[in-house]
Amino acid sequence: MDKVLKQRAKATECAPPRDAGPSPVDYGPLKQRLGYVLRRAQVAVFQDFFEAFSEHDLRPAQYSVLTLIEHNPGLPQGRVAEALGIQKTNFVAMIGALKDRDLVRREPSKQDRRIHGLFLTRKGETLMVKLHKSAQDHEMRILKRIGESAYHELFSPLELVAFGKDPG
Amino acid sequence: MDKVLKQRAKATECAPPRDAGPSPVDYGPLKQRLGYVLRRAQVAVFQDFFEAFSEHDLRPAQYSVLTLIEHNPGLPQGRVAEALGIQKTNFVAMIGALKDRDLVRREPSKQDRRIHGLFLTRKGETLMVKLHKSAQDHEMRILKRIGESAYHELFSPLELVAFGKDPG
DNA sequence: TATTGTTATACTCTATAACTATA
DNA sequence: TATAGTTATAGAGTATAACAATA
Repeated sequence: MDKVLKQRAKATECAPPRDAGPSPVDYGPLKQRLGYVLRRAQVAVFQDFFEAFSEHDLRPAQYSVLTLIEHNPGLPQGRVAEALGIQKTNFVAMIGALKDRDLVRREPSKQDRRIHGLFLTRKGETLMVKLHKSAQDHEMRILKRIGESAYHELFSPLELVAFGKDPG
Repeated sequence: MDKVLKQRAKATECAPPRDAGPSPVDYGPLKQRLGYVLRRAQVAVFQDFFEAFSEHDLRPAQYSVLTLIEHNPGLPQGRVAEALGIQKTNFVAMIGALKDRDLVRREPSKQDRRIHGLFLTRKGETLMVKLHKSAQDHEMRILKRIGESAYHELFSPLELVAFGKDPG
């Protein structure tokens, strides 16, 4: 970090030779690959999210699970997993962890005892208020970082890529 | 899959009750979370990429490594890793795999024998032609899926998110 | 026989600490 | 002492097969 500053200073001293620092890397066609730029962008956003949510000891996927249950109380476990693109087999441990923390409750259906509906506990509902606040703060940081117009331009085409349809 | 078609047919039969299939899931604020939509979009794009590159037995990250080496022959291992956002410690095995397949060559610098420059082998260079073609076909599939305008709208704001600066 | 949820398992990705060889 | 690269390891994330309980 300090090294960059030193190099800048040096370049200012010996003005003419525009050789400031190591030669930049040529990304070739990489930045024309949607998958690559998408991946790097996702990692950058998750990094901020992750730091913001470390105080709650929650990962992005856990926030998405809790949010879906909050808005669809009683939805069968399998349908929650499916809606989030998580395989049911990997979803078992996720729900287990949230249940162990007393954030989520599982209730077997009386009509079909194979089905286990998911609900937030009181503690879970209370926590969601804080989580949504943290999430909104996080969104605003990203917005400030890239500018309002860039931020708002992203959602519509991204949903098209992700879900194959417009925002709806 | 067939189930959806059956439900559609049934809904068409008993026209009035607009109850076609299970009630849709409410995503709540999730689709207003840039990280969530970004993640789902990235997964969707990688899925197509992954299928397209399975014929070459290459993963997305490996394609990015080969492309960077192709455009920066001799670049030290650590700088390749850094440019791609990969930790040097995890990069060792990646390069090892590509070297074992005779796609990449490592050449110790004569000025500083700690540094190992990376180069494509002949075989690697030959392969890149096919890889770039597969990658371009993949891009065109995504473009067709979401439309030209949505596709082109994405790059500039995504680069801002990912790298903190405009396309440049 | 099909569906919901489960266990076991394996492979990839990512992160940290400690090491080597060079400088 | 600092840097480039390495090893070992542990934790997530993701994928498949096989199973129990229920319908």
